[in-house]
Amino acid sequence: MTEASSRNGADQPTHRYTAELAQRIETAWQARWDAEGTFDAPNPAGALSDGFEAVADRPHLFVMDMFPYPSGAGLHVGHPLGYIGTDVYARFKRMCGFNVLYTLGYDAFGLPAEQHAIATGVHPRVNTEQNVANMRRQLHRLGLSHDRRRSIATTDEDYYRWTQWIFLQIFNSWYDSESGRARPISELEAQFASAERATPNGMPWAEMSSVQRRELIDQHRLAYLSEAPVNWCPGLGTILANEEVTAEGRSDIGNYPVFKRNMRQWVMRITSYADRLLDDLDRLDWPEPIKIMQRNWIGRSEGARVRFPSPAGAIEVFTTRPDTLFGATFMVLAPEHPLVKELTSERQRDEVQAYVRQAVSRTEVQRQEEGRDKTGVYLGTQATNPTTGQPIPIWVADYVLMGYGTGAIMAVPSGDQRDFEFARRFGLPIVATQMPPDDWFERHGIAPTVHCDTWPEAYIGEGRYVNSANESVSLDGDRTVSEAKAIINQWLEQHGHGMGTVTYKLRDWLFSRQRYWGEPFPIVYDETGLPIALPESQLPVTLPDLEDFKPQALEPDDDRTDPIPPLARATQWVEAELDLGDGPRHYRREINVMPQWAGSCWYELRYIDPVDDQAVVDPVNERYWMGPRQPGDTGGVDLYVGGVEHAVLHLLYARFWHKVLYDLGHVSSEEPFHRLFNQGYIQAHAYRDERGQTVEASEVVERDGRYFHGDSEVKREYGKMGKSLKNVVTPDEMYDSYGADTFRLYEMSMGPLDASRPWNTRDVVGMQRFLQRVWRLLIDEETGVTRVEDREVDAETLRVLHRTIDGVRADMDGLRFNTSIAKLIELTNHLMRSGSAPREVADPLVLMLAPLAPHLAEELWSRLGHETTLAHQLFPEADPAYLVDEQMEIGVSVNGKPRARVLVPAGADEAAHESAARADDRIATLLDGRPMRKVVVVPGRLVNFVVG
RNA sequence: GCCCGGGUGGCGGAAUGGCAGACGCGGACGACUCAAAAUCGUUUGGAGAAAUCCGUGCGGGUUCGACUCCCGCCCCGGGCACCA
Repeated sequence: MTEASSRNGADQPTHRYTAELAQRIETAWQARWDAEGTFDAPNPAGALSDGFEAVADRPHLFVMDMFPYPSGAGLHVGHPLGYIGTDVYARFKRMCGFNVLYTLGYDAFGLPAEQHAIATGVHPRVNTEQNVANMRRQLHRLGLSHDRRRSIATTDEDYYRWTQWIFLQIFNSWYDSESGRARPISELEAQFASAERATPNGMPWAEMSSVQRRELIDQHRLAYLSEAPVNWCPGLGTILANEEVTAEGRSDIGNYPVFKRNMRQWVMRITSYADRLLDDLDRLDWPEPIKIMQRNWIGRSEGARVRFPSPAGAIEVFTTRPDTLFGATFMVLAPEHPLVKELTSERQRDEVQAYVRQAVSRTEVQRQEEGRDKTGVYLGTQATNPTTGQPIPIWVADYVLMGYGTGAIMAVPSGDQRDFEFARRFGLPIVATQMPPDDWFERHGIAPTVHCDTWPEAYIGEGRYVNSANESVSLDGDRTVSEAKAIINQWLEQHGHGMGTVTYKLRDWLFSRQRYWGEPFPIVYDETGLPIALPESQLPVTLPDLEDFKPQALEPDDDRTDPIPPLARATQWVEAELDLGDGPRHYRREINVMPQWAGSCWYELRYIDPVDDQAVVDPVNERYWMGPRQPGDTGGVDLYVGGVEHAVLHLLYARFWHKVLYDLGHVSSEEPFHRLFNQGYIQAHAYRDERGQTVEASEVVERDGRYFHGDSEVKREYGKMGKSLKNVVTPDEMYDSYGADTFRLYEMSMGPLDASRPWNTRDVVGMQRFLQRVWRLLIDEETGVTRVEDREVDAETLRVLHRTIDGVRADMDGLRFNTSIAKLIELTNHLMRSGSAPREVADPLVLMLAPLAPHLAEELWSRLGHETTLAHQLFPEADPAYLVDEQMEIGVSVNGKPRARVLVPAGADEAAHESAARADDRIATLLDGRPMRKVVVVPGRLVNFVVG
């Protein structure tokens, strides 16, 4: 015992609700919940179905969090915000009679464990298991009501066996665009074999060699090998993410050169699902901003490919705005465009060559850094605008990138800001194709005109079409952009100048990593070098043990050799003798591993059936927990809570995998997560001294609005909680100083769950005081005796109680835990004024507190004489009789200014409202002698007199 | 530059278009204490002696009435970026 606590202990009442008592209560109840399996949710079928009959006719709910990466640093108080939120909700719903599936797993593959292993030589599994154990301990101490039988880690062999199994499902499928869904690859083979589907080069299936057949089929798989552009860093021996490459085109770590090159990689054909991923967003209960982000990421745009005749043949461009084609007054090629050389005139040769050389030597990042100053050079030749027949100059400029579209654009300066700036810079013509609305001109302070000389910028949007007609087509007049696109696309096709196309920003998903700590692919290669799927019976393909986990570093300038991933070192494992049905033969295993996303793409399914060794998930259990609730529903997890940083990648990848599994008939739900909720972040203040060094935030003191670390003044800033800012507060510190219930309550009371908020340890004590008041209300602090009275409750208290029940219920349902806490405090403060609690009020108070502060609530519930846990007690229901008052207090305003409050009987009519308002002395004085213009009466709310 | 959020007391925040500031922290005063801490009670947006006036980033608008709805701007946070 510390000095401080022993001193307090001596002076305080023996039975006060202190941190110490809270800890005793909390650990005792956690042990009991574990022993009794209080939060085990029965499945309808399989190993976890014990006790299902008892809940079979109840409603059910699947609540989950985005699972954590078990980092070595453990948790800080920012991490559990969402977990506490889901726990409160899960506990509340359980008390509303729901069978609730709620658990938490660990996303345990990934780079930090691997880097730790490289640095220390300790196997990543050892380190990962330690980290998982530590996080489990920290979270368990928080009292989360997880079904612990269902907690998985993505690194478990029993788990990644099924990750590999799903990979095989995807590998063994193709996307049938006729029916708009994935189908088994065998059905595609059958189509080729029966000649129902023609082979690309017309060669009959029967005459194709087995290698030719395999190559053809492999081109259609949803998981396929492809040359993909990557950032290759030979000095590190790995491929880097964009964010790991510096602006100078070198590696963040080690400062080695990085090369952009194509490399053979596993890729997933997510683009096949682009339209479904887009359309089904409309059927999901997700925050609108997240839907918008996904829509933007998928980036569907209807445009056209247009061919512009030129001296070197047709130049093909892609445009999203074919409706502005009449306004294309020049063309721009990327410096790398193959036709640049051919189209350059003799006179311009030197200038163009110099420009191209300079542009190509720059990284993409540098080209972007130049900001708004456009550069470019005229090639000296011209193409023809197919709509107007007019010659238009061809330029080369580095704002056009070879990697997008066709590497050439038609420039419509009146309708594209970059083209507009380029045209202004080089004095190129600008022709309007659409008339901006009047307010656009007004905003820019110019008179409406179709002549663009006065326009300060391009106009992008809807507008009456002008200058857009030739002998065979006219867009002129009022029509929407999409109508105009349809007309011009049809014209392009009819006249052989191009065709309408749909494009997406979304690209296929690069799925291989040159790492160690990830799922091995269930793939081997034979002498042809073509991939072969292992049969299900040979899963899991386990990771071989290694001593050294580093990828092999090469000469820093070697941009030709292929990467040598760590698994290449496991030569025994790589070179395998296997019987795949045609006798033992020699194969080479795939030495890449899957990305960290793989394990998180389907974990909701395994929560449902964590120990099933026959199937990824038993269809009966999947249908029960995730199946559509009504015809037309997508189905999916009822509530998925996590940070907004996963708005795009994780949520899109998981949706894609789920849809493949749906198409193949493995799940009944079309979407993994029906309702999504983004919790905010807990942020914290950090402090820097004069040298810009962060100092330990806990040692900083405030004096008169200034901050000091020791004697020196420090500057305060605000950011994410983390080691680098030295502002970490851990849950363990909170357990020690206040207990888990106070900590939970504080996090929930700080603000709405979806808002970010600053951590302030100083404020925590408020929630401890609240819990102390609840405790003191029911327990004598001196004797420890429970004091609850079987007496008549006064009418006012009943009204307060039932209003609280009504409000708290609604708040909990809407995840508004901050306001539900405020209501419970008000009820408690009301009861404290009379100094004691009648049983009729004590029981519901404790039950309402239970989701938020479950340990204290259980303890009080038990001391109130109840023998079983309150986890499944019914949440109190408000008696509507107490929700209506006999009298209503309404506001009285004069000219909109509140001037008085008066009482009117419940159900009073408008006239009664008005006369009650007029009867008030103050109001009468204010109205005296002034002409009445209008009287507004909102029954039960207010009366507003509008006077002259 | 574009997209998405958000600006309310000293601080975190509350408010179906209807009393702005619930609840908590902090502050002030008081009780208990030799004293302090802890706890409890009262009080606390600003100005003013008071009546009252002013107050939800700024400027307009709609409305009997705007923190809330509309238009324009400023600032902060997050994401994306010459994606045609």
